[in-house]
Amino acid sequence: MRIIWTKKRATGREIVEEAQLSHDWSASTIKTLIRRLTDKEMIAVDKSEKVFTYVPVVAENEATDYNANRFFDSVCDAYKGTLLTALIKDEPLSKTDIQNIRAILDEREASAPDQVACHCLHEDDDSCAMVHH
Amino acid sequence: MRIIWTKKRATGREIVEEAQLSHDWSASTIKTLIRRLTDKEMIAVDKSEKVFTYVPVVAENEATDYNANRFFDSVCDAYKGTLLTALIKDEPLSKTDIQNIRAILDEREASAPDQVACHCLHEDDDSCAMVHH
DNA sequence: TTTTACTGTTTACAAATGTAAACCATCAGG
DNA sequence: CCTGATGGTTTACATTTGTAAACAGTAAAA
Repeated sequence: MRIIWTKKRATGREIVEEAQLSHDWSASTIKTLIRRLTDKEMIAVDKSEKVFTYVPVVAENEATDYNANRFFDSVCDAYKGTLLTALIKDEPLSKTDIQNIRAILDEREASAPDQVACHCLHEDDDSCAMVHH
Repeated sequence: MRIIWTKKRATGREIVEEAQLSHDWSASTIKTLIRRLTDKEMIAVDKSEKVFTYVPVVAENEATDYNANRFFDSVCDAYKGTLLTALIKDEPLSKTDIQNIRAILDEREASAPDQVACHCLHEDDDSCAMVHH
């Protein structure tokens, strides 16, 4: 949805055109989305020109980090490793990324546990299906 | 929400009790949630006993993988590496996870690009804020 | 057996979201 | 000056979500 402008700044028309390249939405629909995002103060409107431009209020990386953390909070601790392994396998990475990640792994290895405990429930339940390493 | 039973199978009362440990919800609210999940066929009801038990229809790992992929699809390619690096840094990992990840990194390194291109827009826009390595 | 707990089902209602038509202002053409 | 395109604002309506009270069936307690 909002990914399109989180990138930079764009006029209404630019947003509509770009959005329609990937979604089968009417212009009205997109305008509504823009309005709701401004209402929610996720984007701001620059009305200094006759044709308005919209700029992001929250930076993409901040929003992304936030959502990523919220998502991981919803995942069973015991499964996070497996999940991250799969992501590392499939998502695009640059050489630098790989280097950085390796450095972190090296740092963490010493203190890493053999098994990560699941904390899904309150009365810690060892029979969690996710603890299968 | 549904994390609680994705774990295994539980009776209504168990779900309500467990849910109330982490959320300030009334029993009614939780029952509604259960109903909506069954409507949506994410959990199934075993009515063979007088007290029903609820079992997951979709496995937690499948749902989690699915959501993780959907989330990553919404992230700028050029930022995925940074994001994964941060996650690797903060999320719990076992020694085995670390080993596995390292193995994958080794495999990928040769073919990894120096820079990952952003594909947020259609007319590829090089000025994407996320391309900052 | 009458009452009381439990447990599950219905109904309720506001807010958010998905989707879009209708409307209004204004500037460029005719 | 009237007209139409273009961009922005209002209104609209169905569905989903958040939150929960009210109700009904039944088994246990009194």
